[in-house]
Amino acid sequence: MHSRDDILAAAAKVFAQHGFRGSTTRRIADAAGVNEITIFRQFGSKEALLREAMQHMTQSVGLVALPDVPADPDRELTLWSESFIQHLRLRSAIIRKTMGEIEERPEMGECASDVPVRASGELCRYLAALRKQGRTGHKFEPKTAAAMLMGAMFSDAMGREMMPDVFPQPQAKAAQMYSRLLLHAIGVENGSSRTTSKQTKRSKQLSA
Amino acid sequence: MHSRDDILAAAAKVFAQHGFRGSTTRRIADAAGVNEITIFRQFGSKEALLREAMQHMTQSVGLVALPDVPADPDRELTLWSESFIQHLRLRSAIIRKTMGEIEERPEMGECASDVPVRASGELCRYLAALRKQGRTGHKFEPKTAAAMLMGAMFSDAMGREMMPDVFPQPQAKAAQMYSRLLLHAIGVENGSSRTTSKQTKRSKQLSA
DNA sequence: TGTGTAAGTAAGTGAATACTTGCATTTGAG
DNA sequence: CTCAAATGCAAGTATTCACTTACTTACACA
Repeated sequence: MHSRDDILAAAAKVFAQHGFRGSTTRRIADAAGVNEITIFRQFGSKEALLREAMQHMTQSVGLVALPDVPADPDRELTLWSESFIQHLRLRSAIIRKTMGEIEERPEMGECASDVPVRASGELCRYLAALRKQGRTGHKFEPKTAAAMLMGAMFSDAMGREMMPDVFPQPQAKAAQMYSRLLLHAIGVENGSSRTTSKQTKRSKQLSA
Repeated sequence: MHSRDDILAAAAKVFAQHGFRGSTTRRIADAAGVNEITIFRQFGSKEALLREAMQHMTQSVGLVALPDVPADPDRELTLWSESFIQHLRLRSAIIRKTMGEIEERPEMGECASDVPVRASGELCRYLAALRKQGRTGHKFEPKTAAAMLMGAMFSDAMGREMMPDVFPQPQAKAAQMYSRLLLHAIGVENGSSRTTSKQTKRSKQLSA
């Protein structure tokens, strides 16, 4: 019937719309189709409920992996970036709320920072591997380059709706454009290591 | 004594710490050293006060200008980026709050988006001018490149405190590192064009 | 001195909100 | 079917908050 997970999902949804203070127990109960009291009996308090909802949500996140040994950087990085920016876009509301309340509720922020930290580590490793292969024309720091690409995608996901004119068009190509710009920045040539025929295979369209 | 501007400044400070919902009229009044009722007599309502505080704050923002004709891109872009990232860092708390409440209070977001929109326009123009000078080695879209640099700085300013390991060290060099990476991305060589004397011409400080 | 304006004090109103209590109802397992 | 656990319902408590009313004080200026 109305399981624990239904309430957690409803809490996450309400939180994404209204933030912590705006997530009244009444609203969450309504969204879950449950009596307000059930929330208190199951979770004890609003704070405990939202904390658990946050953890529940971040634990279910899986990221696309970057290959351990780069073969076709343009294709691989673009795919990875597309999946990452899509992840951010789907969660932009909840990320904004969490960031806005980080001073007052830091534990939620720590929980949410787990995904980008892991993604950054993965991207750094990939870029370092590219450099080790001798495929990069410039000296560069992987961490700086990774921060730049991820930062661009983060800002795009957070700000495009508010300031559409500032970001590249179309939205669906943005991750690719950022990725290619980054590859240029670190001096990686466009072609793949060997096979140019394979790279034309369409990257799957990730909807907005 | 306790002028209108004192109340506006206090309101902005409290808003930066607690957001809209957390900015109680009592807290603002205490921060301004003023009786709560004075706020209502002067501004009518909490909402009107905070709206006016927001406008008052964004109107006083001046940005460092980029030269109309690029001379020493590395130096000019670094200086501009440093001033921009500093601007973001000084306001990171208030920006986070505004973004977190944008769905519920869009008018404040519009007011706050004015600065980055202008900055983006300025940066686009500068990058386009570089390209027109024939100094860029790659094809690139100014808007994409501008979004990338600004996005990197935005994320750095918003996220470094929460995830220090993700961003390049030291913090004080970050703007320069991002700027140089971007110049590489668009294929601009490091050296200045010729004249190292002329380049100091137009770094006019508009105001803080 | 008289008057008007801005600020303060004190008290209170009505609405939300987190959370509780007591009791009735449903539901599922043995 | 039986019983116990889970859930629902009605009502209530204590607090917070935006905002109001009624009155007083301080000061500027004519």
